[in-house]
Amino acid sequence: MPDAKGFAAEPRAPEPKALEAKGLESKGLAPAGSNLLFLREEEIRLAQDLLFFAYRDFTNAADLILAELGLGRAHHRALHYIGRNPGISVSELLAILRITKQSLARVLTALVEQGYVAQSPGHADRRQRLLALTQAGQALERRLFERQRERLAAAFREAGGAAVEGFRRVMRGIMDEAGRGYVERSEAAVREPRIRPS
Amino acid sequence: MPDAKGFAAEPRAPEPKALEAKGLESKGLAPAGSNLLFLREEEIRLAQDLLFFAYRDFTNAADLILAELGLGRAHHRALHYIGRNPGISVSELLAILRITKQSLARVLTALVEQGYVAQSPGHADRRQRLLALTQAGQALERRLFERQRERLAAAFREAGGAAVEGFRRVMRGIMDEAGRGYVERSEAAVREPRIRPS
DNA sequence: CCGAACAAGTCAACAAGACTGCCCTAACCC
DNA sequence: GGGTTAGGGCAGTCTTGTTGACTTGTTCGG
Repeated sequence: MPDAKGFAAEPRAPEPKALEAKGLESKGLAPAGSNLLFLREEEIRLAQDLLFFAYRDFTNAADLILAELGLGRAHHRALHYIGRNPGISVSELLAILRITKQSLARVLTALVEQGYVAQSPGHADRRQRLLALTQAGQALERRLFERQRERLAAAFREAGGAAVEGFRRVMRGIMDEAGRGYVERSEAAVREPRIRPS
Repeated sequence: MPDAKGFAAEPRAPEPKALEAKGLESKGLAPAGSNLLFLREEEIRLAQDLLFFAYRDFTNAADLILAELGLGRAHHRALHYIGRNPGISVSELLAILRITKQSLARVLTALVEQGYVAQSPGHADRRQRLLALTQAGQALERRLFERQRERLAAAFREAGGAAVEGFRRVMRGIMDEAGRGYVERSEAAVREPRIRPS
């Protein structure tokens, strides 16, 4: 097996892959001035790389624990959003995750069987099965959370508060309307931490 | 099918899911002062949401075109990194994508058969098959790129240059060493655009 | 109060994309 | 010449997504 360690190790310096700017001249280096604010192609392509690497390594962080328990990322996502929205209905969860009923059912069945998630009939509408984490579910979700927290906290610390605010603004802009609405409710809590509990 | 439009529509306002802060008091609201810089738990959880939604919607942007051609996201990733590193070897590409040989082989075989990627034996080491996009491959990659560009450019425009710089700093911090090294070479080009081509 | 609409669960079947383990060929290099 | 490396290939598995059709309760409007 190729050792897989070193794609970034070698600076790829002396012979940088022909370095061709052939074909697509459209990157264009801008009409002379207009440095900042101008969205050059390379800036966008870099962002593609950033999203790919950051998301991959971020999700990887919890995989060890999940693998031990025979669970997958889909289970983690469900745990996360149930934990964040205790008492959420199945269809609300489906709308957040944007997967089909069957995809969720498989995951949810496993989580309920293993005692991580509890279902209770809805108060107003008894057709609903409201979902919440059990004690075990909260404990597991916390273990998983801690792994990802380490990564994010380190990145936030290095980057500084202003950068984090910029990160949030850009990420909000990338996602579509629905997600933006969901996330805005959480963002309010972060921005104005004066709503302390009792 | 549940209409899937509205998970963000209802403000979930009047009865916010029992709102339990039970069990895990560790979110702790901080020792009185220390507002900025302090990494509160909610800040991290919000970032989890941002990563999930932004990455999902970002990748979705190109799916329509891919589906028409019977290709998947794995093909897109390969096209992207071959386009960005013309003449890359198979093992270098494997190290970037961090998938197994077989996973890449399936995707690569399809791309070569359909005329999007060309292979040529390595100059120094003839065991290598150096990869590059054909004309058709460049055209397809560009179509896919444009879709994602729209999203990212809009987000960057709304957020402003400073936010974009913060976004990059945070994303770089989230990914691990290997990816950081790879990305740094691209970042140099973005930050100092004075290396204009001839 | 009845029938349509809805929430949720279920079955069967399928596809993409990742994985493992093993083996092969050709080329490189000591 | 022999061990290592680059790449390819085969066989089988797993997770997570998909579709479509059907059932069982429950709600709600006419």
